[in-house]
Amino acid sequence: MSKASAKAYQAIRGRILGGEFAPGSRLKEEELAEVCGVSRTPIRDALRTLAAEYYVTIVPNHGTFVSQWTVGDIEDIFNLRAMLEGYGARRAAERADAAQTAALADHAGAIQEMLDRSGPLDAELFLDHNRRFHQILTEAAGSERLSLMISRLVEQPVLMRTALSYSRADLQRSNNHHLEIVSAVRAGQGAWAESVMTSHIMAAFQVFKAAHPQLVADSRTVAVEEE
Amino acid sequence: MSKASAKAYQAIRGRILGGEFAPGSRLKEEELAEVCGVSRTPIRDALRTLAAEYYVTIVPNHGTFVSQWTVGDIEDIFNLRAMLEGYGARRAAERADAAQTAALADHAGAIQEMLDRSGPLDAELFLDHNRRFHQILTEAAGSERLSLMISRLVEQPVLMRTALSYSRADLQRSNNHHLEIVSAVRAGQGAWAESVMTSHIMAAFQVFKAAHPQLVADSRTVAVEEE
DNA sequence: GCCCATTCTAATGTATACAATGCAGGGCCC
DNA sequence: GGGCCCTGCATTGTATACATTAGAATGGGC
Repeated sequence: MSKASAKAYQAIRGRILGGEFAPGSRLKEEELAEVCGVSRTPIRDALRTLAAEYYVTIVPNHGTFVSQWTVGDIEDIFNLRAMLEGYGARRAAERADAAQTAALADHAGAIQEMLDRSGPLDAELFLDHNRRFHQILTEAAGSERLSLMISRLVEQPVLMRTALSYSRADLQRSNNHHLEIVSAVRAGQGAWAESVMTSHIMAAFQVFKAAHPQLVADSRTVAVEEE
Repeated sequence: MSKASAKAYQAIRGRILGGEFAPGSRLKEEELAEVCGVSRTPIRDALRTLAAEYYVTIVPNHGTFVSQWTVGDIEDIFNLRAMLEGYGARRAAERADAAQTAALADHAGAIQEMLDRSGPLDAELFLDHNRRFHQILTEAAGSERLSLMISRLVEQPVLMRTALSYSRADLQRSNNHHLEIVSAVRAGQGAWAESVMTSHIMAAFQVFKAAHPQLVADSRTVAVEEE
């Protein structure tokens, strides 16, 4: 995306994630244009992109609305991720090259080192290694479509930064999964990799639920700022 | 989408499906505008939508290109469909209401009647019932995101009209799946519905491969006009 | 007093003009 | 003579003005 479009995209997305634009609220193009300091054209561009990523819903001739998230939606997203990333892991195990395998091992190893050191760990650094690990694995799957579908799912507000609510034990289990996936990829065992990845995402869902107990009980709309 | 955007979308999509715009070729906005009889603005709109549906790839500041399809991509799409529609069927079985269940039974029944009558069958009518069946099932799954993901996948050139290459026996097996899914939905057995749906898509892939033997042997790019 | 039609308005959809970008070709300097 | 820069063109990106649409408010009729 080009300058103005990218600027608008970042600004709008940031405000949705920050809760400034509440779920269900209407986004008026002219207001956004003023806020972002660009004209309506790149705004419309950015909104189309955000719609592709499920952030907003565009109703023709009516307007653009910030997507609402129910508990069911969140469970849905984790299930979809479990399937798609599981499938990606299987394909990756069947076709990853040496460089990709080495990179995977590097990131898992780096996370392990962080865990082995005592004291508080750098959450941002952890998130970065984690992101890269999943990204390389997805790339190794060698499917443009799959990469797109997954990236459109995982960048969701309700999912990002989930790792911040992990306990030390949760983090260790999470990285055990990473390490096991590396083994599966090295062995070229697709089914193994898929299975571990599915566990990995399911475990993440469990942690998420534990961190948001009120979400399990009722089924009201989830405000993004709860993240 | 509104008039001009929809017109442009239909026109471009039709030309891609018809092979007039070859895979890999560059689409220039001004030419498209002339062809479609609208200005560049709705053209850009349509291209963004087509990009979300994987028809085209937009490279910022360089242009828009018709997506290329390799054999691996096609296998990929069938696998993704099998997973996503399988998951949808499971959810549908767990939550479909009486009206949806009845509608599913109606469409499967209508197809069965067509098959029971001798003589050639109306391919378009068959495709329509089939489409509606899958659509209702997806709706019954009650997940906006899932519906979107599936619809972005199944409308692909290489998948559409695959049913036209079905033999009578293939069609019967296909509808046996439909009927069995209805039973699973009636019984509220999610796992059963998922399993049958997975079979359903896998069988479709098999028929597709049989109808396109040259695709299995090599791995060259698939020209859309081969459809 | 209620309901329907009509008008009015605010927002989105579309067209066009202008700006910036990337690439290709040719000329200039080394 | 080869490499580099610089200019020109083709194309996409952006801004703004105009058209169209959907909803709301108001007025009239029943």
